[in-house]
Amino acid sequence: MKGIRILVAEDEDKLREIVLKYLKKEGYDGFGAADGEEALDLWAEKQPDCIILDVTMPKMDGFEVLEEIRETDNVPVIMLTARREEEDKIQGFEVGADDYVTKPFSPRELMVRIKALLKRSGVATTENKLDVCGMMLNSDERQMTINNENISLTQKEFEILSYFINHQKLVLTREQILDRVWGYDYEGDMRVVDTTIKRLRKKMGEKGECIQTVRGMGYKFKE
Amino acid sequence: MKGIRILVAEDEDKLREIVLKYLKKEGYDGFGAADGEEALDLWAEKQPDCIILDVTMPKMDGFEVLEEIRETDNVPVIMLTARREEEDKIQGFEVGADDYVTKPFSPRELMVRIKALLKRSGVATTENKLDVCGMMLNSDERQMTINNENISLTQKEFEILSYFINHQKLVLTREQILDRVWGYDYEGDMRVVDTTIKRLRKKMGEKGECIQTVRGMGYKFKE
DNA sequence: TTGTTTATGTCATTTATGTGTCAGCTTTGA
DNA sequence: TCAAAGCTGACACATAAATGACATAAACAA
Repeated sequence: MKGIRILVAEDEDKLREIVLKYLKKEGYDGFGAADGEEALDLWAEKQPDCIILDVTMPKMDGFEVLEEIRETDNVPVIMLTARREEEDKIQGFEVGADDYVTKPFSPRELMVRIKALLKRSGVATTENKLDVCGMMLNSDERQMTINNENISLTQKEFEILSYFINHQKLVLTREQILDRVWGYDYEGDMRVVDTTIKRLRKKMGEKGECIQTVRGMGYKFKE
Repeated sequence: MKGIRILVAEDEDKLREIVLKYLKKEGYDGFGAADGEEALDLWAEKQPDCIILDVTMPKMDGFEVLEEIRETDNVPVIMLTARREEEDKIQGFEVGADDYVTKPFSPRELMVRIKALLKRSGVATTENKLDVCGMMLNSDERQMTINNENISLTQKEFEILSYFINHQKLVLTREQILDRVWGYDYEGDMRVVDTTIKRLRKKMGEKGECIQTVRGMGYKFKE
């Protein structure tokens, strides 16, 4: 699954890192630029899905950057301004900013704005419905539906199933599943995967057979 | 359901588009005019439920437009003025504006004002009665009715329940609920959500089961 | 004001449940 | 037939959520 890429152009290292940390935590693929020129370079290179743009930056300020971007790209942009400078706000909207956040802001507020903006701009956060072999996985509702029956899933079950469905027919090793669902820093027993899959299969009833064991390798999902 | 029609008369294209975009997102049926005359034409043609009117516009300024409208129509009007010009404000209210927003403004702020004005003017913002699973939520009275019994709700309880009912089946995280009901600048403990839901469930009696806990995620509402 | 009620937030405790571990059992394939 | 790999049920534990009790804050009345 390709992540949502977000460019953070902000010259204060501290602040930029905080924002990036939060983005990561929210599951976005964030990267930072320390000045206007770097921001433009990264924009061109990575084609982000959203840009957080500080107004005051070395080399090029936020408005200049935005102006140049807007010549060819309609990517959603949130501008950051240091004080409640009314004029900045006007200028920002004129140049084509989509939203405005005044410093100081709470990271959470920024995350909310980002989420709202992405939604508004039609950037899909993730596929939220998957329909496979008479089974539906709905991530908004965190449940699967088999034969019109809703079956609720726990976190791990949901994530494993979702991983399988997004990589159908591929053999996934326990290690891959562990990394993906439990995270790279998981220290425990690899057999959790077995156990979780056992429980998942049980919940899936006869559809549990879609999760096939590949002896010596791992598992694969197939109708 | 017939949408609420809102006319946006604003000569700056960019700003007008932003406002329209926000309106659409909020579920309104918005349309724009780029100058005073066009505004009058559209007003006559569409008979909007609310008008956003910029003061400075080509051909006819906002005051002239409003004056003409007010001869026959009492539609709620919000005026936009570029700077904090008190005189504008006075003149605007004299001519019959209902509210005033000074540029620059955040689209969000404008939306809040619109909602407030519509409410004040008796234009239904949304359905004010919701009927779900034998339960009725009445937003005018801030109460719910279960089995012909009226149960009054507190502010927070009401807002949470209303949020749930408007997003049935979706899993809502504590964070989402917090942002929506308490505002994203709320700094307190996230566990308020738990407590408020506890109280709400209690009031709902056996219908309290409609609010389901999704462990590790949040809550969802479902019959 | 002052007192009273109500709403809301905080916190420590209890309760529930998801998850991890493990030992024994079953299946698989050479 | 016999390892090796996978499955399973049982149990323990950590974590998340529910709850009750208390502390403020806001609303209201006298």
